[in-house]
Amino acid sequence: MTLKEIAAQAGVSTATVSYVLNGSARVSEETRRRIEKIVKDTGYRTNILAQSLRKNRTSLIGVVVEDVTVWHTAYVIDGINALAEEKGYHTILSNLRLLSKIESQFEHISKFQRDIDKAVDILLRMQVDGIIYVGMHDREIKDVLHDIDKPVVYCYCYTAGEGSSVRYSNEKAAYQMTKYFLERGHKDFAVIKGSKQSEPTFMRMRGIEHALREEGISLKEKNIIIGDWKYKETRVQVQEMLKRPDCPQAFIAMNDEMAVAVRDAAFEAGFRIPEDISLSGFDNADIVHYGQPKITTIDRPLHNMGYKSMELLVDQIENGYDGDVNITLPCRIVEGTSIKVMEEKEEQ
Amino acid sequence: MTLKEIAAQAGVSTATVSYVLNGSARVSEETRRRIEKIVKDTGYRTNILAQSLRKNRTSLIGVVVEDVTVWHTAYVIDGINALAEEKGYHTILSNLRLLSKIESQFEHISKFQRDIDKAVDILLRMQVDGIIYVGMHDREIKDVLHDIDKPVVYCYCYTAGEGSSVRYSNEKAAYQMTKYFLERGHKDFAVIKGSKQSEPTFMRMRGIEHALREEGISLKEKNIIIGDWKYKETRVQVQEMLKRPDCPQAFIAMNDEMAVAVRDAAFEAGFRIPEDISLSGFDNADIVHYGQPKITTIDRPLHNMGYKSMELLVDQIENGYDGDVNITLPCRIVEGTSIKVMEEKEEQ
DNA sequence: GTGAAAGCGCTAACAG
DNA sequence: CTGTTAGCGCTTTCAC
Repeated sequence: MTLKEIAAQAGVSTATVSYVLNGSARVSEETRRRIEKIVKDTGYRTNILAQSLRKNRTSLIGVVVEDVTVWHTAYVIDGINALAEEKGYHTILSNLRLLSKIESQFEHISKFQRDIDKAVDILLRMQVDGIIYVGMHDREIKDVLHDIDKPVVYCYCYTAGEGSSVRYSNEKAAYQMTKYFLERGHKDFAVIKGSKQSEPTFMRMRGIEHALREEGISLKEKNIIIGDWKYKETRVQVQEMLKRPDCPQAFIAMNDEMAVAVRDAAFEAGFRIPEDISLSGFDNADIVHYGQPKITTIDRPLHNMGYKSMELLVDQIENGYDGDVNITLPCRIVEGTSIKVMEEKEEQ
Repeated sequence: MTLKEIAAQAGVSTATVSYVLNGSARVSEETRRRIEKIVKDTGYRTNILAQSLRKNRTSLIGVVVEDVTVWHTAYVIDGINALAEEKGYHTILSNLRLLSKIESQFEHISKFQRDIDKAVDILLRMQVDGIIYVGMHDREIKDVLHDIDKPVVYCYCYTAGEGSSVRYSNEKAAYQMTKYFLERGHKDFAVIKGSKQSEPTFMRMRGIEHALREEGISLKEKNIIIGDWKYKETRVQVQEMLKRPDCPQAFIAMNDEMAVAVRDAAFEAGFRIPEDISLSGFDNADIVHYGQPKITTIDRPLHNMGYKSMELLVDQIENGYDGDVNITLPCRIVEGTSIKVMEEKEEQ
């Protein structure tokens, strides 16, 4: 069923049908009724392809994700969808599937960039109105998206060059968490870092050190463990640390998986949490919701990051480019019961 | 840059350009070269909208998901994408976001069906070649997709009426797991069920009972706990059960969250796993990978379900409808160290 | 109020 | 081998 056929059945021109469908011109009550009835009866559906071709506007947004199976991605997509629904946009998802690809072959950048180019090329051929690029790690991306004359927003990553972006602040979040410990009287810290090269590791470390410096506390080198984001590596090293007579008392882990490892190692060694050892995680992953005690952690604004990204993009599509906008959203501490309130604090 | 402009620059007709772009007709080596050079130099990109409009075929697949944030969804999407990439299709994602919607308002079916209809309507307007519907719970769906003259495949759910579907077998998986216990000499079972009305609960129970019946073992009513899929409910009830003198020894939990609850309750009560109590989970969720001992669980073929769904759909798109196909994929036991091998078994 | 007609960018007979 | 031409389904001036 096409608009033309509707017109024929109603005995009017295609223009008239188009007018009533879009309300783009005055049509007599009578003909409008007649046309609307036919539209309803026949179950006619506009061909958006034809419409978009003619209007040179698709209301389609290309969403390039580095990997859907990295769990934060789904929440970001959800946020994107939420605003898309409100604004009448639709998303076409391009999943680079980098997680499995990178594992199986080590040409990190080269093949990688090809995939991105190809994905973007196809989206552009589909005439998307704009593109959102969702990273799998929070990091700087050396302009992966080039020669695109459409609005682009980076989410869960950012670029040194051009392009708007939406992210959260690793540094601030870590600072916040460390403050949380300090306010409760903690002084003797251990930090479980992620992998050495990673940007989040670096930025979170900065936040921690910043907060400690403000209180005149310095972090001892031997109290820093590189857990590489993983359970096993962390557990083994923490076991060793707990044997030391000068073992620290407040553990800041840079993700929840490592925090759980600390908890397990502590129990194994006969320490109680939070009585003997205090502990925090990062990410608000599922795992912190099980086991005792609940680990205090950081919740990243995933949904909102997607939402804001889409907001930026839509604004640029509808109102034109007006300079890059870089948004950093705040994180939130999710309180568990893994951090003790020290008596000494009150006495000071 | 349009095909017409390319033609003008090359001094040929649009037809010729189209021929070289699609290889749809013989073109002299010389003009081909000339055209290809211009295409490359100008960075020309086909307008897929126009192309699809003309060909009446988009290579676009509509993927309707009940909720992206339900974690299995991402893996199913990943599987869909994998085949899509191979076959040259693209997916447009429609996220119903049912999880949050259902929680905030209780008009379960009514508003719900409206959302689906709207989502499908839009996909159809976009001229997708077919639709995959991805459920958030494995269950029967009372034909939510009607009046669609395009191929449809249900994934992670199925319909009593028409429509192809791809799922896994709850019953077989539970049977398999129970067999696994039996083969290791276990006889005294407890079952932690999911919520009462749920179909997976029902089917998994059938699988368990089937396996037990084969060995002439009957499950005592008082050894069945309704954990409602949740940690807390389960933990409390298991604590009670463990106090009984006739407390069972092999615990089959219908999901991993409840299995973790059993583990925690057991440790708390001074039982060792697997020495005193054996335990299995279901779903292969992240959480089973932490803590000790690793819980033996069931891995669902999520990626493959997406992949197969797409395979069915593409087949129907390219070769026409040839009856509904309903595929049930097998699950896989992921061995942890939570199930003891009983001595008695050897003696028998 | 309504219609005729041009055209969005592309493909595919059909001719030559 | 290459060009002419007629649309795919829709919107939108510009007339009347």
